[in-house]
Amino acid sequence: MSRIERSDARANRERVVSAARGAFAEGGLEVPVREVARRSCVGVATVYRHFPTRADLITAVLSERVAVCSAEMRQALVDPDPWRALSGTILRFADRQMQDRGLNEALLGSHEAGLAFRRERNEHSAALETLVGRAHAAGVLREGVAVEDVRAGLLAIASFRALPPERSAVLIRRLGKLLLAGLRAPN
Amino acid sequence: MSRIERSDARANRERVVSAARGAFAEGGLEVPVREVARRSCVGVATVYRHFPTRADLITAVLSERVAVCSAEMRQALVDPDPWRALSGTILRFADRQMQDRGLNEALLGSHEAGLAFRRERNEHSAALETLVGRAHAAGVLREGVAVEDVRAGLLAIASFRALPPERSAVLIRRLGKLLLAGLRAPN
DNA sequence: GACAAAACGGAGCAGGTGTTCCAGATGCGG
DNA sequence: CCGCATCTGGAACACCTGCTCCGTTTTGTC
Repeated sequence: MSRIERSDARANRERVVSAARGAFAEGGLEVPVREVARRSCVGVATVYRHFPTRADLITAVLSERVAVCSAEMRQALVDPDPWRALSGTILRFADRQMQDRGLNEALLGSHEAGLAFRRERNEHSAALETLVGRAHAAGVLREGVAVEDVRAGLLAIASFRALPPERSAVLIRRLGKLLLAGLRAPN
Repeated sequence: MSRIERSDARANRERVVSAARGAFAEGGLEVPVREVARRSCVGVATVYRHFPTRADLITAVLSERVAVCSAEMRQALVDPDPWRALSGTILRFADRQMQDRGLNEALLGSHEAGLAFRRERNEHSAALETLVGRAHAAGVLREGVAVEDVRAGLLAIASFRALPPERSAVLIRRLGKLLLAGLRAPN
């Protein structure tokens, strides 16, 4: 096995990752590999050399961001204020959706590319249950609200599609706050 | 120009429309024309003879359903109970999404196939504004709620995608009720 | 500079889409 | 039952996708 990595290979690999990050953020996970190659000023074969399959490329691009999400989730778990922990999680989710069309898709499991993040998804799911449980215990959640409601809300945000990207941002933020209002106990 | 319509042509046209209706309802507006032809037990050329373009087929299939939606909207406008009018509209929207993946896509304008229904969409939009205005006047809406919030909620429902079709139905219904809870005035 | 290993670019393959072409089947008026 | 306009089925075209092959270029070493 080769031990060295040629400098041009390394440079190209980074260019591909960088271009793919931008492409997936703007256009979602459906952006063609050719388009990523074009943005990187690189041939398709170069992309495939570094990432044997399209899914590998997506995984590579999203892994660090997913790690950040997991970290934020862990931080929410130790927040002493149950409502702030849950609402913050939802609002962060909405903000992420505005910045990066691909990330939540992978996180929530609506996209098969998220299979590589099975562990993180399970972690996320478990954390959400804990957050809802705590919020209920603190009495800040409307009666009858279940984890499935929160999950449905997050899924709605993640699969939200609107026509112009700017208008979309406004609607997503409104949607997030509307969901929060629906979750909170009337008092 | 020909005046007569051959009986087989008419029969096939109806079979195509019927098959397309089912296909779009189950799989959304992205179902390939070939698949519709297969379901109709008909060649692709037959589909294209009756509907010169894919968009024409979609329009033909959805037009009657869109008309029904418009009728329901007009009925909501004369409902004496403002909250029932608005909440009913939203819940109907959610139910439609469970039954027919394609319909709301066209109605809300998230899909280009809805361009043919520009008039109905405008009508729908205007009616929504009226409904929200009346609900506000009656004091049944939470302060700060705007038409954009309702629109965001409907768009979320329309673009909602979950993996298994059964699980999806549960989540959509929950989402609808959650949104309603977020809209209603706390009292 | 020479040279081999490593990496590259782009043509090309397999499979999918929307749409068109045309030889042949089909319904209908005589 | 005949003739023919109409209609049909499936092959074919153009274009898109993920992915691979291979002749050519680049890099690091001596």
